[in-house]
Amino acid sequence: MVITETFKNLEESKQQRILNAALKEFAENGYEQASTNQIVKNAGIGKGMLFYYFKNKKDLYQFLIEYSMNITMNKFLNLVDTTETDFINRMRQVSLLKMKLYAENPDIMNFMGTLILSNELELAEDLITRMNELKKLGNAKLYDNIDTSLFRDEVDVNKVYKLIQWSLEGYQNELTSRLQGQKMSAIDMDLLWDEFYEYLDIMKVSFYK
Amino acid sequence: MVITETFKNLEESKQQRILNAALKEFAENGYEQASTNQIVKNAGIGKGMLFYYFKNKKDLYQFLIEYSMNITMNKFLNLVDTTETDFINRMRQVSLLKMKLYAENPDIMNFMGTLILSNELELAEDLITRMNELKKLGNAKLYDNIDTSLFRDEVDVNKVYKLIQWSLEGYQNELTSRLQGQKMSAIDMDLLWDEFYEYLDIMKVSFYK
Amino acid sequence: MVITETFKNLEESKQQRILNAALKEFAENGYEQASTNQIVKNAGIGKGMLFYYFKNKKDLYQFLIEYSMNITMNKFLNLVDTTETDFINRMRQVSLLKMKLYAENPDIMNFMGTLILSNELELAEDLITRMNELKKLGNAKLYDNIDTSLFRDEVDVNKVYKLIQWSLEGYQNELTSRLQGQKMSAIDMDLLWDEFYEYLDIMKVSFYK
Amino acid sequence: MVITETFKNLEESKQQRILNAALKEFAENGYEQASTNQIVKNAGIGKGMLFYYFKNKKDLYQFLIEYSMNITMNKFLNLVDTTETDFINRMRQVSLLKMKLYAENPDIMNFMGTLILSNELELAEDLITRMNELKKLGNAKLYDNIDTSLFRDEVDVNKVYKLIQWSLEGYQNELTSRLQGQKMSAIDMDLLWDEFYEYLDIMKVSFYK
DNA sequence: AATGAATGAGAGTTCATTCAT
DNA sequence: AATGAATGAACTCTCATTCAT
Repeated sequence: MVITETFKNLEESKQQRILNAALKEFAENGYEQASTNQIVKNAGIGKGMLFYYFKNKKDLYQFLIEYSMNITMNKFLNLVDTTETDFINRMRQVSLLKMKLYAENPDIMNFMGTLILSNELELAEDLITRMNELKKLGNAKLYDNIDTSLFRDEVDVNKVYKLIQWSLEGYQNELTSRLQGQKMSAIDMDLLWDEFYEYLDIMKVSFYK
Repeated sequence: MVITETFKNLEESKQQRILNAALKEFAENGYEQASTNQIVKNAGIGKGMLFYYFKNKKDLYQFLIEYSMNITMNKFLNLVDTTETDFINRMRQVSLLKMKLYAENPDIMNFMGTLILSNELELAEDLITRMNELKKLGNAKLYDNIDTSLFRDEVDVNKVYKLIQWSLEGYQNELTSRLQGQKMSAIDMDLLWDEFYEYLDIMKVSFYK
Repeated sequence: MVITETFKNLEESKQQRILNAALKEFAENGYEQASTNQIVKNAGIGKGMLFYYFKNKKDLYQFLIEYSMNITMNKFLNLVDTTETDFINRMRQVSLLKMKLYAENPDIMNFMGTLILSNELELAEDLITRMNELKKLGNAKLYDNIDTSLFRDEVDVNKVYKLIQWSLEGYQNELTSRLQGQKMSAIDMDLLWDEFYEYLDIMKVSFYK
Repeated sequence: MVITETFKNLEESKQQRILNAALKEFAENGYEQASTNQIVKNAGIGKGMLFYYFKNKKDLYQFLIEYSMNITMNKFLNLVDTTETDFINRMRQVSLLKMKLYAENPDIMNFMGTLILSNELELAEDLITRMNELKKLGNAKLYDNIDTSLFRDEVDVNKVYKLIQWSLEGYQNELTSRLQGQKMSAIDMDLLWDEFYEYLDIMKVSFYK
């Protein structure tokens, strides 16, 4: 377990200050470039305490991963309404939740976004396991209780799921890099939604009967 | 021009040692965290020589980008046979070339793979231009002279292209992380090819008339 | 403000060790060639601490200037008795103070001596201002409240001041280079004082009525 | 002897190229900051040759000192007309020669000007001796065959010489720092000459009968 | 005689981590 | 529990000097 007893015993608000400072620093600069000095400064704690709570930078990082995964789970995945069996509606729902989460916890989302790249760091075995579990849960939330009868009969539904998943991830990445640096106000959200729905439509036409 | 005369005059094998050491270091650690110390050590050259050849770390990085782009172009893109108008055959071809390039120049491929992320570094204007050209050429090689009459009439072909592109990238990424750490010998290539072709088949069924 | 809080909070003796090591290094080698490595070694502190206290080499240098100026002011200029209106007596006084200061703080004096030359470095605006103020004060201490009626009527007193100032500086420089390397004990101070007074006498004869 | 046989055997023009490049570099940057790379580049010779001719940087520097002293002697001191016994005329003469020499060989003059400061470098014993000889010769040229009967009877003429020498040096230094950075065209030479003569006049009034 | 590639010590600076208080 | 001064290895980069050619 990465979580230290000492850190857990801190008052909630102090924990938050530290976590937010760390998430921000890691998200903005990546693991190696992130400065523990900046973190303690922004968190308003003494230099020594960070290493009293977390032992070292890597441990802190691992804790943040675990923490972010939990938040993601609780504030995102668990809120997905899996009674919605129609794929397109499920997707609209998921996208809305994602945007809401980002608006409320941009640090966490940004941090999660940078995670994929960090193969620099060998993560603890159990963290990888938990991450995979989370991914699995995510997939479940995305694809469980979907009315598969809508899909073409002759194809492997699991593979279609993959194709759709990859497509949506690709679209998301493209959006991110396309919008990077632009001011939020300058973005025509309606246009983006139209575009998104059009992609969904094409997939519907293609993968549905 | 980033290329230095002094470096070009080195014997081929020495150039290769240096480039490979640098590509590996950058690919594994990213620009900032890559250590020029490690590079010279792995390349087996004196500490000063790297900066005699390249002036500074950034210049070396830019050179590697240019170099990798040229290799990619010559050993990959230019070899794509665009007279093949059937999409599925084109994809089989491209995948074969990619795998061959990776087997021969894994450092270059890994390096190119990390490039997209490196918004840390403001690259020289002309490098960005060339990179975009390369991307355009890449797209051309992938999608030019494709017989679009095979696709369903009611959908936007460009969007279908995107979906297919994203799907293939997604599959590739998953393969990479799935195979990471495994010995080449332990991998059942036939199984992978079967899987790959199955995905292609599904896309054919879905996106073609 | 160049002064760092962290440095000021050190115990006096440690501050002194660092300052003296730095003053000596800069005085002996000039700004560029002075080695921060040597300074920390001679000061007996860890390599990182110098930059924890001073941020960078230039800041350290600027601090030393400010510090030396203050010492010079407090231990030298402010002690000059300007009620003495007779020029020759004023000069004897000043010379005595100078020698005392040099005996007590040779590093500071040597450092101050090298300052004039260091146009290599663009000093902070306010430091230049303060230096000029110091020069002005110095001149004031040397020449204010002098009974000018002693000088010849037909000459520009300000120019005579200059001539005397230059003469004394020249004598001082010659002394320094003449005595350089000699042990203090081997120097016949009485002879030097005689010589000095003789110069003063000549100037008196020449420039006074 | 610092002069190397190999260097002396070079054709005159090549020697000149090397010497000028070195003088300029040392004058502009001081001994330590001077770059041997710049010197060979500006001289248009290979990197190795500089050290073939001069063994090391210090030797080159010492040679330049010797060389500059010789030039100074031949193009300056030896041209002083010592039949002029009137001090003020001698000074005007010397000043004119100095300015002419500077106009023709600014590198040498600048180099000589920086020499005083370089106590960083322990010069070879014989060089110091020769430098002192040169100084002595300089003094001779300045003060020999002067009609001492013009000076006041009661003072030590040698000391008056010193006072005058220091005064003139002081004036020169002040001029240099006063004019530093100004364009030549922006300087009112007549004003400077007037000022100079006025100082000479004061000295005449003061030190002459 | 001549080149310039090669070396490696040393430069200033940063930073995760430790430890005395 | 808490601080931040202290450490020192590692960083990128420079440069006088050497040496194979």
